[in-house]
Amino acid sequence: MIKKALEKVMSEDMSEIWTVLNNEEKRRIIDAFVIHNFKKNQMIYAEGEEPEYLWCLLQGKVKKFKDGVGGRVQILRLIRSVQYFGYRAYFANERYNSSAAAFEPSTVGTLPMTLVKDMINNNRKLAWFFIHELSRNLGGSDTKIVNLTQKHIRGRLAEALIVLSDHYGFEDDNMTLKIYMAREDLANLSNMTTSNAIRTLSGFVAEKLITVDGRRIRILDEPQLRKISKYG
Amino acid sequence: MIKKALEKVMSEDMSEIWTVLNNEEKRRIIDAFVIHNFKKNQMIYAEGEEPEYLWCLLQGKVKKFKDGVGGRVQILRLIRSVQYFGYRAYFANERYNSSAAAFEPSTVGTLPMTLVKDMINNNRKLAWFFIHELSRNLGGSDTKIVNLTQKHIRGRLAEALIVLSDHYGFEDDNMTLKIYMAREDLANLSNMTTSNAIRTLSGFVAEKLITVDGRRIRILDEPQLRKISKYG
DNA sequence: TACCTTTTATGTTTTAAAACACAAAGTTAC
DNA sequence: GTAACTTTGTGTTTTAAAACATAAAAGGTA
Repeated sequence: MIKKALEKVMSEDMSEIWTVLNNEEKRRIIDAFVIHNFKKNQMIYAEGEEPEYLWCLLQGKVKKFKDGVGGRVQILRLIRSVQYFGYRAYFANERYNSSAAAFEPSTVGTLPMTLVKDMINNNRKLAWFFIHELSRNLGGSDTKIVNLTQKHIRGRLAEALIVLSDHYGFEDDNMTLKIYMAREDLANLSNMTTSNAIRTLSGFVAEKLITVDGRRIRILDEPQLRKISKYG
Repeated sequence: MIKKALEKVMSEDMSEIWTVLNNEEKRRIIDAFVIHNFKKNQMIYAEGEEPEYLWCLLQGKVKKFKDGVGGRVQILRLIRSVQYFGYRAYFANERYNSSAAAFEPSTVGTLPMTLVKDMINNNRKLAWFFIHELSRNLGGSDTKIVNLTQKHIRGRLAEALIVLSDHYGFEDDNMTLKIYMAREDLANLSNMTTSNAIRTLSGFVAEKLITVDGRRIRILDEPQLRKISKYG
């Protein structure tokens, strides 16, 4: 298992990052890299905790979220394999500002942030990797602020569906979203109550923009969804 | 003017960053550093433009904002002297995702991002400076998402007043906010209409939490404002 | 299987905030 | 100094979304 996961780490998109390491550095990573498995809905870390690890999602899907006022939850970011997460707080010298949980059974690898820090110091490319990731995430976060505060319910939900399709993609039929999430999560992603997510989703079905079968969502009219996302 | 500004740059909080440069590097900075002056409400850069410079606010106050749906504006971040801004888009390889404008007459210095990039490559500490800044900003942005979407109007405005006092501080009386902004800006900062900002502000005056004299806002009961910000 | 819990669905009521409308102060321009 | 415009202030109406209330499915489990 560990070997397979590491192969994956060393081969896929992160290759560009870790390949610049010399053999001794690679050995340090392999020794420190620990695999964890999380069940569906299991917490990975919680807001307020001390950040110690760089997390790398190898398999499954993960949500980053923040508990807000009166039990309401906002999903901030979605993680897919293979993506890194959980490093921001360490770099900012803060405790975790949000929580992470597995959407579905997931395999995650960890590296101590102290090690990551050392490697950044010895590896310009790794520094640039994080500067780039943080910059992209910050842009996304700023855009999200405007989308969530200014768009109406239909626009927010349409946007969420588009984001889900862009991020996790489709099944082989090229229509069915690869993520199967509860209406509540869909609501938490698009800043509305669960009943409004359900209601608005039904509306989209009636308008033949999507079909719904339990948690299986099929996108029928993406251009129109994009329009609704853009103009309300 | 230029000399004075540079002295400021080299002496204050950024000293930690630029002091590690050798003489040749320092010369490159001094040669490339260009001073600009902006009038009240003048645009510094606009969303969609190509980012080319690192901006350094030397004097004045600057807002970063995003134009949203139907003419609504969201203020994303406030810049004070001496702070850097406008580098995220370049690092993310994107165009500007938000605009920047001067709140009041402001002096800004620029450095070409290509130069900044070179310097990061030769200077580990500078890389860490940006990793740290981006990480802190990202945390702030995520927190803002929850604050702006979940808090009620009173909570959002109270929060904005606290943020303004924390960020720009008070006049010598230790009560009067150092920033004098239009009600419309206050509204754009806290995601509400101008009339609601005015109305809610009047409410705070009636409750003796603040006094208002034109754009001069005096904080009388900060603990209570913090409570309102926290619990609605 | 039957029982219990969670999730999905839909109708109704309530409410927070936007939209609208207008008036009074303040500013700026001429 | 007066006119034109902008900003501030307040009352009223409208509306989008939350809250509430059930009920039907679906899923788990004893």
